[in-house]
Amino acid sequence: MKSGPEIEKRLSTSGLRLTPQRRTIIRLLAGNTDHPSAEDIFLKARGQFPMLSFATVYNTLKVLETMGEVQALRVGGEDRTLYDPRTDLHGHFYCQKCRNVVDIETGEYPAHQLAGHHVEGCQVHYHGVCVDCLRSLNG
Amino acid sequence: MKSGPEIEKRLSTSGLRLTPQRRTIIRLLAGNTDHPSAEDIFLKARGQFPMLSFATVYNTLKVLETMGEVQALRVGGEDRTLYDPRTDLHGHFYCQKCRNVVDIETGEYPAHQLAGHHVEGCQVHYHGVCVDCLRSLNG
DNA sequence: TTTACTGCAAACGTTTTGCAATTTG
DNA sequence: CAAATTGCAAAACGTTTGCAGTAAA
Repeated sequence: MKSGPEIEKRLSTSGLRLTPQRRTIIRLLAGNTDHPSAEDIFLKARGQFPMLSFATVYNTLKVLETMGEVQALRVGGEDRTLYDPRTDLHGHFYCQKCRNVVDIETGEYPAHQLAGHHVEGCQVHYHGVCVDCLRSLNG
Repeated sequence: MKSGPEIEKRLSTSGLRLTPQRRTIIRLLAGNTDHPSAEDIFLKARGQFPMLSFATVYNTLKVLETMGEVQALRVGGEDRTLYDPRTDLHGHFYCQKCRNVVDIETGEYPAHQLAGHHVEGCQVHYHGVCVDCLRSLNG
């Protein structure tokens, strides 16, 4: 994800509007390394915006996703979408115990045979128990 | 996924019960290479079982998933879970046009750094436009 | 002054749940 | 016979939509 100001500029250039709500959400995401859900974002942003609605959060996230500034993620058995502001090639590890997601460095796409399909992207999702949860399990 | 009869045997061994509904769903899945949704399974199974309920389908799928005989899949932006009876190492390609999922042969896990996490599995999801849709696009 | 965006509330589609009746082992 | 499973209907959940009012450019 680009910096907040950069994204804000691109919004205007595209004929979209830079509202205070969007500015808040963008700055919340930019430079963040976690993988918040729409609700996480809603709750944080509402701190500065008591009137904020879910519709606005989803709207803004869809705009950012379309711009390629954010990647929607569906990991593990989680029933909600998480949003990743990191847009370069990497994978994700989902901890089945604490339900956190951490970034994983991966190499190039690991496919051997793509049978002529036109590939536009790839997501690699590991799951298991994260190092922190392992530690607390073993005392 | 093992053969129908094998799974049926394992059910009984685990103290679970082999009902006609489950038998139908298991035989529908075993030896299948597609990636049906719960509704797909429900509709097919209802052919032999007019009284079948969604609850039973979800119940059976959860049992099979716990047994490791079926893998739940959340691909693309799809809002529903697909079920894959193939349990060996492979990836998936999701076509954004026809919304089909096809198996992809992959090599070993492509992670370079797993930072001490205990990995229990991995899913690799490609997306793009499948070879069939490409053909129909280009005439 | 145009039109994109907001908040609200209701709607949506998938999955889960509670429960009485039924069936399996 | 005990306990697991069924079908049903209602509920839950995250997300989307329609709309009248508001605000960005």
